[in-house]
This record gives sequence, structure tokens and C-alpha cells, in this order.
Amino acid sequence: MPAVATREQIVAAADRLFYHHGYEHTSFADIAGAVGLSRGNFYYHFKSKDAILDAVIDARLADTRRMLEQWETEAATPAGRIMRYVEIVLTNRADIQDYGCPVGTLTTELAKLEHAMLGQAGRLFTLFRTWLREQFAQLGHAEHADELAMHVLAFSQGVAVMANAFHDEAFIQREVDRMREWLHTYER
Amino acid sequence: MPAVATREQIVAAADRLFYHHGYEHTSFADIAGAVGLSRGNFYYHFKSKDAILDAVIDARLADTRRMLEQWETEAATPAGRIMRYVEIVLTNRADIQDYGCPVGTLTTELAKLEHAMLGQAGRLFTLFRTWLREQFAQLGHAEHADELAMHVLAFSQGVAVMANAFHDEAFIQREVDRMREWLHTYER
DNA sequence: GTCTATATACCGATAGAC
DNA sequence: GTCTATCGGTATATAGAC
Repeated sequence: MPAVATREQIVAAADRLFYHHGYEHTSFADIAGAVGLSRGNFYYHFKSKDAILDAVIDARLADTRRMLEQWETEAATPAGRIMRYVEIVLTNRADIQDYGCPVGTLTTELAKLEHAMLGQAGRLFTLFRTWLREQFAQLGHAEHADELAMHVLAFSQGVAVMANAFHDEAFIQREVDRMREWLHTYER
Repeated sequence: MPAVATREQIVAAADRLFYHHGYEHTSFADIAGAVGLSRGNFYYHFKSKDAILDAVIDARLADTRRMLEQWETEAATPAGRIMRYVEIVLTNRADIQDYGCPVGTLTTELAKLEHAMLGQAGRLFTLFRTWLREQFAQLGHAEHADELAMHVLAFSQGVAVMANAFHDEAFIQREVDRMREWLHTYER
């Protein structure tokens, strides 16, 4: 198999395993096994575990940018685009109940490990934060756009942690409805 | 040293290390070193790492019960007691910015590890949930008390994750103020 | 109750044959 | 580009002297 395709498979497998079982708990053998490679061959593609994490974060950043661009084309109004973000907790409900938020849980873990890649992972949060801020600015709240963006991010993280802890689907739906009503008070 | 005192020291050290560096990342050697014991002697007090986690969770449950009882004596009204909970994110701001919420981060980690003690850790959340539910019932919202309790828990978890990710003190204060105003709409 | 020494397993990482 | 074999380190856990 060409090196590029193998590398992409490794990143995809590592992405999934880091999300499902955490970064530290995932071993090279786990990733190699998921791709169908031997541990030894692994180092031809990535020279260290940090390098894989770096590649996974880059892939998530690229995926997120694509998703945000798609939301821009699908939702005509800034409020509609913000609701697209809010509704992720419904769209990805099953995964969130099992594994939490991929961004929040990775950042939390890397902070505890005092891992050098923590800053890189923070860029994922910043990407959403900047995008939400822009939506609130377009909604006519340029002055408090960042504060409102942070509030929406905190909503998603709170719901994700509680959904993961209690597996309560009705709770998620109620919180999304609550958020929708809150957002209406900022529409003009 | 008497076995009981040594055991308590081990639990206190493990509690702190699990919070600061995570359960999996904390080794027996780390805990033994913090207490000033050899690794070998460790097994006289705890026969497995799971047993230490179990003891740590029990200690946290006992500490939490004591804290909730103290809040009952310090705050005269149910709204005041709920605000005591909300203001934890300010009271423990420094630790939360560095390590997140001790309950939320432990539950998140154990879920990813598919650890047998996940249910035990969930009791910490349930303890707060039940207590908050009781406060909302006393406030005159018995019908939606559990939903309101879950909303307050989600608030604290969302703020903790974001505070840990961005280390933004002003953000925490704003979210607490927002919560105080929200709570006022439920006072009668 | 505390210690040293050790068993056993797995981790990340490397070397070298093919 | 993939493999097997292996190194050095660390993890949990145990045995036994004191």
C-alpha cells in the first residue's frame, strides 16, 4: 500500500481510538492492530506517539474547518448557524454519551498529562470560538460576541460531560431547547 | 506509624494525584513517593490500584456529604444553597483552571477506560444531583426539580472544562453572574 | 509495618533482514 | 514498505527478610 494511504489509515484509526479510549490508554499496538500493521512497521510512518497526536489534531482541525464551511452554506442566518453548533450534541448524541466531546475530553486529558501538545489541542476550541464569535457579530452583538461564543462553548461542554455521565437523552434535548430559547432573545 | 493513619495518608495523596494527573497516569510509585513509603510496603495497605480508587471515591463522597451539610447550616434559603454550589467554580477557581472539575474529569476518564469503578464515580454526581433537586423542590419547583438540578450540574461542568482550556477568570465570573440572574427567575 | 529484591507484563522505540 | 526480533524503561504485583 502507498505510504500516503497507510498514513491516512493510521491517523483515522488513532483519531477514533484516542477519542474512544483516551490518548494515554491507546498504545501503538492498538493502533497498529486496528490498521493491520505490525508495531515495527509503524515507525516507518510516525517516529513518535507525539507525532501521531499532532497529525490527529491537524486532521481534526481540517475536518472542523470543512464542517464549519458546510454550515455556512446550509444555514442562511447567523442564528441558524449557531444553532447548527448547538445541535451537535443531538447529531452526535450516541458518541457523546459513550465518549464525551472529542475536543473537551482530549483537552482535559492533555492538561492532566501536562502534555506538550496541549496548546495544539486548544486550537480546536479556538477554531469553534472564533467561528461562533463571528456569527454573534453578524447577529449584531459585536461588542459581546466573544462572551456569547464562550457561553455557547460552555453549554456544549456541560451537556457533553453530563450526557456521558448519565446517558440521559431527554436531558440533552431539554438543554438544546433551552439554548434555542436563549438564542432567540439575541435575535433582532 | 499506625496502619490507619498510613492508609489515610495514602488515600489523601492518591486523591490529589488522581485529580492533578489523572488516574491512569498516576503510578503506585508516585503515590508511595508522595507518602514516603516504598512500593513494596504499599501492598500491605492496598492490594490493587482499583482498591485505592475505591477508597478515594469513598473519601470524596464523605467529604462532599460534609460540605453539603455545612452549606445547609450556612445558607438559610434554598436559593442561597444553590448559589453555594454555583460559586464553587469561583471558590475553587485556581484548581479548576489547572485540573478541571474533580468529579467531571474522573468520570470522563473512567468512561474512556471502561473502568469497573465508573458506576462508583457516578455516585459523586448523583450526590450533588439529589441535593440540588431537593433545593429546587424546597424552592417550590418540585415538578421540574431534577431537570433544574441537571441544568445547574451542566453549568458547572461546562464552566470547568472551558476554564481549564482557556484559563479565563473573567469568563468564570460572567457565567456565575449569568447563573445568578437565571436562578432569580425561579425564586418566588 | 516496612523494607529490598524480584516476577511478569507491557510500554515506546530501534535495528536490521527482506 | 513491511516484517521479526529486541532493547531499555516502567508498570502492577508478589515474596520474603527484618
